[in-house]
Amino acid sequence: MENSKIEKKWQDIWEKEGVFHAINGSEKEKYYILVEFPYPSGQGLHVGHVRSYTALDAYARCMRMKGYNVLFPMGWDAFGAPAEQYAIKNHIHPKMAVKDNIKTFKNQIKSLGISFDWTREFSTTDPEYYKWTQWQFLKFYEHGMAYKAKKDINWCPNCKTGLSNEDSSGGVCERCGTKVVQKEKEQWMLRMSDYSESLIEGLNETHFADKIKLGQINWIGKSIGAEVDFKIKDTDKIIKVYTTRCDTLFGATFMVLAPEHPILNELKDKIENFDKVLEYQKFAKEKTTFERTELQKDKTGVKLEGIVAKNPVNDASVEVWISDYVMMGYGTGAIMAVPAHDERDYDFAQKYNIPIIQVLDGKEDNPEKPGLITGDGIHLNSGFLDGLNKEDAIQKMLEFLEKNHIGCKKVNYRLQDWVFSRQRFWGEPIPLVYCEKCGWVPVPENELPVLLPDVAEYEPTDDGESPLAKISDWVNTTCPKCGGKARRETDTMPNWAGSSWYFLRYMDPHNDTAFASPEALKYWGKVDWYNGGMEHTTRHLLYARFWNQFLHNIGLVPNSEPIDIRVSHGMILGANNEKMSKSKGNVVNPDDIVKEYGADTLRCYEMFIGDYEKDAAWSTESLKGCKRFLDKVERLGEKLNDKSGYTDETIIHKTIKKVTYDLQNMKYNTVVSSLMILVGFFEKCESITKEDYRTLLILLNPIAPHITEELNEKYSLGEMLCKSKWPCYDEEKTIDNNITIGVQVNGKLRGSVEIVKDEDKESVIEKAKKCENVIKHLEGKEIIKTIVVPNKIVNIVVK
RNA sequence: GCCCAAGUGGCGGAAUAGGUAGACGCACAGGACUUAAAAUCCUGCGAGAUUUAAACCUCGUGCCGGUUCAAGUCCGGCCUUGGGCACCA
Repeated sequence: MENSKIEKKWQDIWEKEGVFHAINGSEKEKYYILVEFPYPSGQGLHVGHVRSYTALDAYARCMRMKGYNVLFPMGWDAFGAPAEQYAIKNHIHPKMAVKDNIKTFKNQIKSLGISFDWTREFSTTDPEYYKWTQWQFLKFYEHGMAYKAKKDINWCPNCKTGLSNEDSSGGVCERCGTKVVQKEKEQWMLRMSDYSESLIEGLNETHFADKIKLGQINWIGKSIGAEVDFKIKDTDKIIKVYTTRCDTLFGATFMVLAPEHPILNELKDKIENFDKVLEYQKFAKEKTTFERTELQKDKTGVKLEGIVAKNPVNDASVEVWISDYVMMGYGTGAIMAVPAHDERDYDFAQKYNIPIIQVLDGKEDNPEKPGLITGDGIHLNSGFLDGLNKEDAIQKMLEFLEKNHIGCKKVNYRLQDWVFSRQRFWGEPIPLVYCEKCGWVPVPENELPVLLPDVAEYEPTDDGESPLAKISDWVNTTCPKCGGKARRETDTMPNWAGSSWYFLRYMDPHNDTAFASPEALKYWGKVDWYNGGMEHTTRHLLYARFWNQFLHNIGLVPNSEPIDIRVSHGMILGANNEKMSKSKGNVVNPDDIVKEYGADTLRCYEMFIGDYEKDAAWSTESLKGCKRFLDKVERLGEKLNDKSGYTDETIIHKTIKKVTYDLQNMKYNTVVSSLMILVGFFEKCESITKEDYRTLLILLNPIAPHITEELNEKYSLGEMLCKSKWPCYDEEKTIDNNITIGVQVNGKLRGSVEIVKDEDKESVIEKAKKCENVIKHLEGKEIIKTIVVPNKIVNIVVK
């Protein structure tokens, strides 16, 4: 059969008949299947996209046949630096580059026969869409959830833009690999840290895979500890520290402040070596976050001369130091240092000869560091804590601190507020204007969207401002409040913005009076099944949940959690087991495969390639095996007889059960293998019935939709498969009447017997004992026990 | 360092609730068809001992131990490889 011809034929029929359109408010039960929308890069579709799209397509097709109103949409996440850089390099407007890339992607996806509802397609770069991204940002602003702050940000000197911590992992820019430096900049921030607890709690309402939940929990980084006040002698000032080990307070011999701690300025006159402090501050600032955390494990610091703090439990004098191993952004930016029971404090004390007081007796962690005990133990030198273990000592200390008003229990989170500004052209403009008189003023709703100007200059400026800042016509505007002169915000949003709520827009994509109607939001509810890459299970998923929880809290969406089940797919690697890349020359282009072997073969192979959640290496040889399989399916059509019913009920029911179960559980590889077994069975039959054949075609249809529709039509087997009902199985009929079971003697397999389904125990045992080889092993032995697992196995225990 | 996941033939991988390990596919080998090749079909294919052959036997799911009539699966302790976090107090 000519693949390309029949594939095109059925793709056209599906489109013309609109069979994959989801219907808002349908009587049918809804089911929302979502696969992460792609970034339409210039390189076109990757075989990795094919894997996840086909997998979810197979599930969507199956669910439709089961009678659900399935929403399975697709769109484009097209803002962000790669599109901008592509545009700069190729001297075209990002808008045009995106348009071309989307066209290519869409054609490629269509050639695979994925059953997306294309009537709901949009791009995050469409003004009709980003209007609502801006509108939602204004909701954050109105509710005090967006604020502007001077922040030391990660700065990429090459891209000339601020980067989030996530975008600059490892101390280098994620996109260009340039070393990231620190730069102070006014940035719009979203108060995501306010949602730390709620983002942990909310996971209970989801059915994410455990590893995904865990990833989120670790990222949020909840820690339970205490805040303790240390007084500074001869002043009225206190330094608050955060600790998870308040039980070791008696061992605190010094404290450490982050170099940028604000109290330093307040104590300026008291600090005798303030010049050294300034010098150290400068030194610390020049280091990137990467150097500060990863490269510089050597402790450095400056002792504050003239400053002495008091240990609140025993009034002992405590030295005060500054060091960059304490971070301003976490806890209070200050710690109490207990060198005997914390490795970092230990290293620091060793280097600067600070006294070490042991306050608990336990197992030393490291022979090279005598006296360092960071685990549990019995407290000593600790006044009222002596003799207690860690847990009890923490409790007792907390009571003491709270009673004496010198501290309290405190929970901290590693999750920080979201830096929401980018100094870039190709992003959603932040819809605020600055007026000298009125300050920051939101752009009125009826003036949204704030459109990106059509200009030729979209390259970044050298001073780090957004390219938009150069466009004075665009920047200069009037204040919506007082009508006076005002300037637009020239920062744009990060590309995580548009993807934080796109799943809501699919529910009602053409609405121009709301981001989605309340009816549509209510009808579709949560995304039932969301698939994406493992690389997005922390950032994107967390942003999306945060965004949705906020919209829920202000009454705009019905559910606080947007997604019920989240799953992730493994990567498709090159044949050499390495990530596909042009430089390694191991890239497989899906277009070439579709052209040579057909879309169905590619789909079938990618489903068969292995465990869906694990990485798998490409093999063209294995792909050919799937082609052979589909050819066999086709040839079976020549064996049809005129009988009715099934040739063998058991194998059909068994296969229906297996395929149905496995499709729901992402075990696509065994869906294919069980169909291969069925085909192998049919091949051995003289002839098969039309019902046999049609059932095979329906079961295979989710994975190989074109060829199955074609064969169904060619042999006039019935209605179009995608409009047909998914077959049911009868549990009773999934087990054969005659079963061969193994017979063990002392747990070792010694033979097998034929039994009838559910044959009674005695009769099975009798048969087992008559087995020739079993007799040999029973000879001269005493039977102690006989175990019969119905329809499975017999084990005879002898002595 | 901490957290998570995974180790099964030559290869990708099966084994839903502890019950005949290696399904299904690839590769390979032999055979059939063919003038020949391709395609297709048939047979074999974890390791080893013994045997003319078969039957049969021993070992075998990273390593060591345990629980059990029975362990790839459960428990304890390691090793290795991926992935995530990381001076987070």
